[in-house]
Formats: sequence, C-alpha cells, structure tokens
Amino acid sequence: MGRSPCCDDSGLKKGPWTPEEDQKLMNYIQKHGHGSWRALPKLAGLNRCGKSCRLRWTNYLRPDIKRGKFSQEEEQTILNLHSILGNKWSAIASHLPGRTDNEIKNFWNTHLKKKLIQMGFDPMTHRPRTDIFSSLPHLLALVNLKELIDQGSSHTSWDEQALRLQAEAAQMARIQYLQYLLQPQASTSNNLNDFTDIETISLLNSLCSSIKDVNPVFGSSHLETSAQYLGSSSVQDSIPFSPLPDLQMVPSSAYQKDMIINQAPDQFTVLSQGDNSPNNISWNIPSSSNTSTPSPPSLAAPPVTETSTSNNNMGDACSTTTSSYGGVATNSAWSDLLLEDYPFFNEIS
DNA sequence: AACCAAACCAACCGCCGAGAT
DNA sequence: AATCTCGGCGGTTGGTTTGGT
Repeated sequence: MGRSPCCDDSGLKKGPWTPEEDQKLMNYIQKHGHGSWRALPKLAGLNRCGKSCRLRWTNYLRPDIKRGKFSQEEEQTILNLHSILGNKWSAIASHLPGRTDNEIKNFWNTHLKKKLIQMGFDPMTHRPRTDIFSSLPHLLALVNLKELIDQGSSHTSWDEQALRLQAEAAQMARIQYLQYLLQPQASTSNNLNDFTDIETISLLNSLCSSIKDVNPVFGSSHLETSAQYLGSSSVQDSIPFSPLPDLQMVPSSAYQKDMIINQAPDQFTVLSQGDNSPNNISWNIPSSSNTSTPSPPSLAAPPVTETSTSNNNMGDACSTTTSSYGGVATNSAWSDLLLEDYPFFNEIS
C-alpha cells in the first residue's frame, strides 16, 4: 500500500525561518544534497515539514538565487512570456536565471499587473480592455489636460482646445475599437479571412481622416497619441509589452507578403495580393490555423529596447520605447502599437 | 510622533500528475 | 487496480515595511 503522510505532524514548526534554521538547512544540503525532502528535516535536525524545507531552499537559500530589483530586460521578458504562457510562473522562471517562480509571481502581482491595468490593458489577455473602467486612465489624462489649459499658458482659445480634446477622445475610441475588431478572438467566427467588414474599412477611412484633422503633424512616420500630447507619465513611463500576442506571432515579413497595402492621401484601400482592383477591399491574413498555435519567441535573442525622444506639437518632449523580441517589434504607445502590429498603418503618409 | 493605508513578499495552502507501494 | 506519497505548481494569506497625512 501507500506511504504514510509527510506533513501531518501538527507539532512541526510553521512561520518565518530563523537564521539558525536556515544555517542547518544550508549545511545539510551542501553536505548531502536534499535527496528526499520528506526525510531531510529529521536528518538536518529541523522541526519542519519537508515541504517547508523545500520551499525555503528553492525560494530563498539556493546559492544561485538572484536578489534585488528586476531589470528592464527581465521585466520585458516576463511581460512577453506572460503574454504567451499566462500564469505559468515556473515556466517563466525557467527563462530568468536566478529568479524563482514565487518572486516573479509576486513581482507580477505587485507591479506589472497594476501597470497594465493603469494603461487600460487586461493583464490576463494583454489586450486593450473594453469595459468602462479601462477608459478611466485616459479620462483622468484628459482632466489633467483641462487643468493645464486652465493655467492659461495656451495661445489658443478654450473652444479650440475643447474641440481638439473632443476629437482626440474620439480618435482614441476609434483606435481602441479598431484594435478590438482586429483581434482574432473578438471575431465571432474566429476566422480572420472573414475580416472584410465594410464597417471596419470605413472606420479605417474615418480614422485616417480624423487623425489628419486632429494632428497635422501626422504624415511623418509616427502618429502621436493623446497621451503624448498630454505628457502623461503613466503612458510615457510605460514598459513595452505585447498587446496583441496572436498577431505578433505572425512574422512581419510573412504577414506583409500576403498583403499589398495601397493608400492615397484621403482614402484607405486594402488590396489582396494578386488583385490590384481598387474596388477590392478584402484583406488576406494568414488563416487561424497558422496563428492559433504560435511558437514562443526565441529566447536566444534577447530583447532589444530603444528609447527615442521627440517633441510633440505642444512643445513637450516625449519618449517612445520600442522593443524587438524574437524578430517581433512592439511599441509602448498606443498608436505606435497599432503601427507596429498592423503594418499597413506604417504606409499612411 | 502617531496613525492609517498601501505595498511588499515570504510562507502557507490546496491541488495535481507521476510514481511507489 | 487502488491507494498513497512526493515534488511541483499557482493562488492566497498575513506579517512587515514604507509612505502619506
């Protein structure tokens, strides 16, 4: 029959470990290895359950454990891996030498999760949240802008500012809605080839024109976001992450290979390969079977993060952080995310 | 200085799959 | 085949630290 239970002795000590206990455990393992965790406490002279000893060793005493703050690279790696693996802390930890699953889990729960939520992204899906609360950070940012305007430093009138503000908000809403539409999971059919919706194309057109209306600077390589106008620290200080993991898994080159993007100053037209008819608005995207089981980005190539600084049209410096991971580029700013993940946006000029 | 709330993190709890009995 | 342990995992708890008023 089976064995007797391991940790059913209620006389065993629980709670924080003392330095003496730590020393006993370390001494024993360094001499004999841990072997059977069940037998270890008795052999090491500890009044602890084997499970407790194992936890103490793996999470705290192990000599190869790295202590201290997580680096930007580690943070980036966690975000990327979490977007692929979810809460598989041990799997994530296996890619971060010296970090334990417990440490990563704590770091995620106390820092990264909050960051994503603040930015309006669902920490579990890494996608823009569609519920009302996701808009709160942006609404707060708009309130901050109003306060800035109230301080009277602007050359333009309040009405002009309000109009621009309104247009900005509408633009953000469109971008968010567009992202929602472009998500494979959001599609009712789950078939990306069904994405020929006339509503979406007209949305693209309206987005295009509204961007130009709102932001005359647009036409250069980057679309500036409201957050950048506002100098919102919550977004500028943000870390790069994977907002749309499924699409990111499609290599840009293969992705673009299937599409010919044609654009004119006031018209947004998407053509499929092999048919240059301007009336054709079908959009060929690799089938869901190709995207449903993406392979994780290669960890052999560490993420490369670049931060560039530019000025928005209110004269404030703003920075954009771009990371490349496994050949897939992501971007921290909303619109830049859009540009990176949907290559056709890059072509608008 | 005192109090309170939020943040942090080590440790525990309960579950699961694999393997032993 | 059934029962049980072991090791591992993810979720949660609760004590401690930190920051704000």
